[in-house]
Amino acid sequence: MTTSTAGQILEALEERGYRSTAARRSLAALIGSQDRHFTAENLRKQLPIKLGRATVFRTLKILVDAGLLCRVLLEDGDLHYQLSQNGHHHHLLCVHCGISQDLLGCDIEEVLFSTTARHGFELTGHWLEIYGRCRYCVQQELAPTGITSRFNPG
Amino acid sequence: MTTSTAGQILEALEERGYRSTAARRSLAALIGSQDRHFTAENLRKQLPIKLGRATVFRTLKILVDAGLLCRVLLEDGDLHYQLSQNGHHHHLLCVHCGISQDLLGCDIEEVLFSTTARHGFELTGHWLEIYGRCRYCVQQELAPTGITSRFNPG
DNA sequence: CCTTTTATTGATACTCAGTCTTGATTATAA
DNA sequence: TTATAATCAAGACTGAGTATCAATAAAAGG
Repeated sequence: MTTSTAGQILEALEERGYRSTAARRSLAALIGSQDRHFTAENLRKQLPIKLGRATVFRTLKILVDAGLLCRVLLEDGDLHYQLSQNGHHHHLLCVHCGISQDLLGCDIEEVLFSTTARHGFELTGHWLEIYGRCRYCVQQELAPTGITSRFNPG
Repeated sequence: MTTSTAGQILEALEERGYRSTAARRSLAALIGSQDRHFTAENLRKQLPIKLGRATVFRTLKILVDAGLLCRVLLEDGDLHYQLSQNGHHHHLLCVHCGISQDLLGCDIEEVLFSTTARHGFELTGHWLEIYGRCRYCVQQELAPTGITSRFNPG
């Protein structure tokens, strides 16, 4: 049993009958090492071996469908990718340093359910992104010196 | 005082010091007549006069900034435009017919506030889209004949 | 281990949304 | 009525993503 994120990704691919290839191993390792949301192009530049654009997009799509990655909506409408807890969750996105924290346990289903029912609406899903300042950036703002944070080092 | 949506759009542009041009009048009228979300290209095809792509995008951007239009996130990640109530609101998007209803009064702020606070997060905003089936599509599903709806006529 | 089957890949062309630039046009204010 | 900004169209460009297709590499069988 594998505990690393890269290993989990490869396992999930195998389970689904995808072949183990150099491209996928390399991407899995790279994705496993990301500590924030990223774009396809973004990943591709970091790759130790060169992969075609299409390969990167194809692999990302597989991983999104498998629930290993999710897409994050930035405040400006940009969509990025991010490692995903399997299952429903939301993101706390720091508008200052760009870090994103997962928010498990979605408390809003009930509120949504009753609100939408009032409109005759049959709820099937929702997409929620939350923007703000993370713990570290708030601390930095209060601190008298420097403008750096753990995630956005000066 | 203008009561039509198109009129409101033109007024808002004037208030902000934008000039009244044929392009803007034409777009305002067209946008005012949309009964669901749309894309820029979408609008452009419907225009009675031909406008450059950039002109359409520029105008949409102005209107989004002015709060007259908002962007809607479809379930698949596509972003469309839509007439907006001024002020904070969410959308109920019907996954069957594509219609979108505005949901005024956002009850989730409090839930979000306490939840994010627990993560040391200072909330500044959120983006919520709600997906489901609208009143009419639910009725159609129950009805024994046909698969049409008011918004998606067979 | 070699062959065959089938999935995967890279290259390239393409689409779609949106921006940038530039020279020509037009609304407004003087 | 003219000067001067703002606006416009055209077209080149970017970035994200898809489609096609011929070449290649995994895996499975003998």
